[in-house]
Amino acid sequence: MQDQLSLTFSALADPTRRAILARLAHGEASVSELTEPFAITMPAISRHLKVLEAAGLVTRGRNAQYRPVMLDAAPLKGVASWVEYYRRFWDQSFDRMDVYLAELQKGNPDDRKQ
Amino acid sequence: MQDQLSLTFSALADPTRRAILARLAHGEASVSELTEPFAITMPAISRHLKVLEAAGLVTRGRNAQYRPVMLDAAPLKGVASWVEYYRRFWDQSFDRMDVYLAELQKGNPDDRKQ
DNA sequence: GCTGTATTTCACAATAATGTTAAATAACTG
DNA sequence: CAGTTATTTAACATTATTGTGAAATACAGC
Repeated sequence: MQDQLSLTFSALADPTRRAILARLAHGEASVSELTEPFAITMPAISRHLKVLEAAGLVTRGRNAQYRPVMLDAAPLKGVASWVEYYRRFWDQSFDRMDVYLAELQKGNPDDRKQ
Repeated sequence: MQDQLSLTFSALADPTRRAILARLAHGEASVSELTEPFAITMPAISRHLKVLEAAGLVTRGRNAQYRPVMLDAAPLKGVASWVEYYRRFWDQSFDRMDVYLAELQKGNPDDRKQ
């Protein structure tokens, strides 16, 4: 595991970590708050956070004895563009392929970004 | 690792497996053909294929002594819709948030599918 | 049936991932 | 500074992952 994309996919491969990200979508949280919904101990969550941080998916702050965790979705751009390449393979109707390409051509610039 | 999404992300976390998928985007291939570009042995590739198959990302056929491998991108729908939820967090311009939501509201139905 | 080609399974080794409990560190609070 | 709260690190156990070489299986063709 070395490249950014592998690091990202690997971090996302765990349901606990995805749940943490989902929680952080509602705003930053402390480690205790993130631990609360799960049946595992705080050190385990702490290590999940380390994995997420290494993947660049969260950043940490400091607020007194708290270490607030915030979402950083930037690495997901890479995932989105990786998966976008394969969209044509699950759009079952080949007739829509040209529509899709046209969409991509003139559409929302964000779709192509990165 | 149990749920489909974890299975999919986990399968995608390896660069060799992603390279295999990229190769299969050009059409089905035999195990030998898939092994050729890599510095690892065929048994190793065979196991990567097993991982991809368990994730539903490839299907296998039989053609004489060959076991052709084909791409099945269906599980990537789940990845696309999972990541789509987080798009708003990497679209740096908050001004575009309403545009994005409007897009989602009226836009291509495929964007919301699954 | 024997031989060659393609692929998988076996037995094994090395390393990574995930969780636990106990101890250490950081910072607030009186 | 002593005590309390929040979090991380250490030491360890368990299980997964990934790779190897050797043997087994599947099929084709003579």
